[in-house]
Amino acid sequence: MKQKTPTGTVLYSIEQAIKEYRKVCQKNIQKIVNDITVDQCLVLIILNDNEKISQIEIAKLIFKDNASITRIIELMVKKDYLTREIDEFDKRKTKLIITEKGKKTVVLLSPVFELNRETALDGISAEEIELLDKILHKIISNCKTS
Amino acid sequence: MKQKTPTGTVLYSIEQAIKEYRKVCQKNIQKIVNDITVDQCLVLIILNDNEKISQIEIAKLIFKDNASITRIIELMVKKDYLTREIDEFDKRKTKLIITEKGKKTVVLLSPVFELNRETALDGISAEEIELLDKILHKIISNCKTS
DNA sequence: AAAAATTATTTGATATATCAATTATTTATT
DNA sequence: AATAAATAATTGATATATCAAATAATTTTT
Repeated sequence: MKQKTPTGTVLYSIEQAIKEYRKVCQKNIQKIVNDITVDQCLVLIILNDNEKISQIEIAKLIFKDNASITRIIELMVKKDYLTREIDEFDKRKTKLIITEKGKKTVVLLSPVFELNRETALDGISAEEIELLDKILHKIISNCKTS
Repeated sequence: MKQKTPTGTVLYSIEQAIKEYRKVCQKNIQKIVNDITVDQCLVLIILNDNEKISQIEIAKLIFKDNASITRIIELMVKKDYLTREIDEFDKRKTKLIITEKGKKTVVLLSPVFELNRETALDGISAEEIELLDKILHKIISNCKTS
């Protein structure tokens, strides 16, 4: 039976799913490295794959605000995962450089992300995942164009 | 082609979907009432349906931490949406009471939640929604039992 | 009944989210 | 070239997320 309250709708299943997934991620990450968050780790992995990426591009990739990225990176610099330099070709931009500690962390944590995904998607078929993705993108586009 | 980076996976579609949905919600709410957030509004609607609910139960319903609920309610009391009393039968609990302003707000905003859902789920069939919900709950249970 | 365990809420600390405004730089327009 | 518009990043303010610890009240155990 359909509930009238917002909480009973599929949109809250989406909310719940992502929250539970984030908990699993954080838990698995902290087994290996204990001073890093899921988001910081994501930034690290993205930077590792693409050294020249700007903060704004990182923000878009992980669906975050520029302001959030600034602060996430600030903390990562403090914790010696990254250093920052001004981009010489466009002085508005910053060049983000992974430190040795950062590089080691990527190596340690990349497999954890693999594990997280496998944990979350266990027993769900490739077709189901594809369908899930398709419906979610429909929702995303509905919201964006509203 | 499947990406190896975490960002390319369906789990990030989930994240993106819920973020876009929340933006739509906030936007539609603020057209009508401009000093309330999505979460505060949810608490209001839940309380309106069930006067005797405790903070912990509210927290569970909307997948939030108890600490978050305490602070959300604090702000709602400050803004005169709620008042708080100690529960006489169990003095650990608080009794939350919707004010007149709160009641008016529920009346104003309940239809907005309906609209938000319709906006997000537009063009998605009942079968697809059911399937979406089923897969999401599989993910939720995978994460919970991991 | 006293001690121990459980429960509901709060508080502190830190991280992230969101919006608006600001700064610095670059690009486009006139 | 000077002005205006656009872009990248930062900062401030406020809300929420999360964990751990603390309070206070209630239940269970002994």
